[in-house]
Amino acid sequence: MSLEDLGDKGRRAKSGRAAAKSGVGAKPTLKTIAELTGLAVTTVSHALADAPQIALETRQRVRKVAADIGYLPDRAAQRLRTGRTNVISLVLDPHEEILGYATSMINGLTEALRGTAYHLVITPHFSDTPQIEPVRHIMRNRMADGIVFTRTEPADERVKLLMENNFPFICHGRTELATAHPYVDYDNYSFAYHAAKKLIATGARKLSIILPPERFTFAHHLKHGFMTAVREEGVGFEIAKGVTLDSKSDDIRDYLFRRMGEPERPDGYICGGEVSALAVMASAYDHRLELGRDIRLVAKQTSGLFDQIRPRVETIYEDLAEAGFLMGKLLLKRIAGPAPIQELQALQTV
Amino acid sequence: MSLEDLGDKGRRAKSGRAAAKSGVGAKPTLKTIAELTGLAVTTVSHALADAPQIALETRQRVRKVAADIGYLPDRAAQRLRTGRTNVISLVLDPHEEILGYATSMINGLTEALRGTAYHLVITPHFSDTPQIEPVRHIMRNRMADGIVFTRTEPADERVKLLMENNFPFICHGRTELATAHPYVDYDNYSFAYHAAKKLIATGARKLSIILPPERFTFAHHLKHGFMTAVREEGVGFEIAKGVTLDSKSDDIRDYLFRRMGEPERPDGYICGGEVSALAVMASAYDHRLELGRDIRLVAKQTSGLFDQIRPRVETIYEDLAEAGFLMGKLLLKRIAGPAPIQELQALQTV
DNA sequence: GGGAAAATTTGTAACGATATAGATGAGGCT
DNA sequence: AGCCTCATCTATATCGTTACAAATTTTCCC
Repeated sequence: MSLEDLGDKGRRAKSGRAAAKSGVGAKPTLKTIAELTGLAVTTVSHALADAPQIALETRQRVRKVAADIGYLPDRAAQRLRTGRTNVISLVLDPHEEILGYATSMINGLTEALRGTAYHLVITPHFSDTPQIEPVRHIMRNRMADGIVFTRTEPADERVKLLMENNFPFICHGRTELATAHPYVDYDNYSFAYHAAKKLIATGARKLSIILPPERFTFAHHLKHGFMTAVREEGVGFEIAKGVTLDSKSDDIRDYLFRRMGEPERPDGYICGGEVSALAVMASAYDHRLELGRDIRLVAKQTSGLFDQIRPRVETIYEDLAEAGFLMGKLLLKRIAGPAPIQELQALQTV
Repeated sequence: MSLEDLGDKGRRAKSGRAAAKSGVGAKPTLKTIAELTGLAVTTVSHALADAPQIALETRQRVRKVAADIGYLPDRAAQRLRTGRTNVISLVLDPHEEILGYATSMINGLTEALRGTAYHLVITPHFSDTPQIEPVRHIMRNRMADGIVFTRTEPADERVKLLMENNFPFICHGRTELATAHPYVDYDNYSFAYHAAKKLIATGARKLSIILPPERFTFAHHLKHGFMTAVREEGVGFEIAKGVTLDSKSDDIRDYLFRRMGEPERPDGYICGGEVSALAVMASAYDHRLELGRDIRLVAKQTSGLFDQIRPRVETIYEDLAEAGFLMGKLLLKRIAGPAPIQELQALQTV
């Protein structure tokens, strides 16, 4: 078997020279330290865990030796023995092409995990399987100590499952479930509300908003904020039909181009994504409509992209890297032990 | 200890009903299958490995039972025993803000790993430590069976180290080292060459190119392709000074804005990144220079972004998702065993 | 039917860590 | 001295898997 061969090959992989002071040779284990210090493996283990029943002086000595030879506990062994994986799983739908969305979040997560024993594993969720599958799989086979996922739904099955089993997780977005759960969310209600107000303040008379697919909770938040603002101001409005923020950008543009050529076209657009905002601009351009006069636009900004877009566009910022960072921190707190649920929730303000 | 509690909690996690046919209860192991079939654990292990010395009928029976109860080998145990981690490590610099660069690559990698036993782990490389650190760490502590990294340098230390130790890896970009190594690269020479030719063909008289930091190999490739074209055509040229593709986008724009206000400004720009292309457009806009007349531009396109940009920009496509996919496939091939080096190299054409 | 060869199955040890329970020795008290 | 307590350290078993060597059963041939 080639697999087997490879394992052995990996194991005996060593260069010509023997172990130098940095221990280039065989990987140090507890046994190595035990031999070096004359202690038992068990003692070394306890000493490194800073167990109080080991003499302080011994603990220090062991720690010194461990540091000197560059000992690192074997994750596989720890995992096998304790059941802890030291892994955080980020469930990602590779289909989501949302520009840099994942990258920012990964960066934030990475930063939150920095200095801990935790690793970040990307678990793909392919759209041809139910959304809950990867989560169930991770939980059932204990592939991770905690799960991060995005695009939460009002009655999210993943949340239910994980809550039922008391499995640590955090999601980007809220549910409408009765029981509270950990989350990090952006205040999309306020985003849409303020975006609408801004458009109206600059003269828009009929607003339009492109929403995410209806199944996501934040679609409702956006809609609610939008509706509240237009009702308060008594202006005309519509909700983009047939396209969502998840539609292919060309489809969004085609829709917008069509709509902009019809009578009673909206003159103010709210875009929850950068690409859809560009699609608005492209459609306006193709109709020779002038931005800021014929068509107004407020976009959600999640990257530095819009700093380079001309004409300048009114934007409201959502910090996805911070969201990732918060998710990481809160998840770690949850994994460390039960915590008051409020301490595991965060709402990013506009 | 709470950690321990957590482990145990996870372990005995079971709902009210006992194990149904899907085996909701205790996680099935080889032992479970052994009891169910009346075979020894060793036999089951061999059977699942499809060892020829186990009777075919037995193998089939074992496989059936395993499938029925949803058995999955314990990764930690396998890893401990065999030394194989079933992990591919993608070393990422979270500092790189290059829009969606990582996401596309991750998507491709994920796709390549689909259906295999391999997981993708993101290993961050924080810019405050030497580039080689994460690689050394992964290798020394066998955190992965293979490494993927990007932004290769002409005399890349990581390549040297990994080659010396015969550790499976693949990098995005080539080196100038004497010994061949696995890589996936995009033909940036041709990109720059063709971009320059296009600009000249549409009337540009003085070209400019914004290069990546000089330490990366692909900076040389771009420069070489660029220089070849301008020399062939005998047009004026310059190389952007003081800024690189890694500069903050505002800095790039500031540079361009300044340069566009000076005498003998270039009238044709080659941009190796989407953001820098937008910066060119923004600068031109701010100077009221018209694109296609006063300023020409050819950009590298790595996402659907430019489909929504107006005025339309001439682009040349680089498929990063495919690059990720290729990297995954080639790395897997390398991990499976030694292979002719040419079979582990891929050059994406423009 | 006896015995060797082939086919099939099994026991044991080990990977590196840790939970549990137990061992050792020093010192205090009567 | 004898007994007990406390502080410190240690032996054993175990997590789930697989390499290796060995045991068992079946098959085949004379």
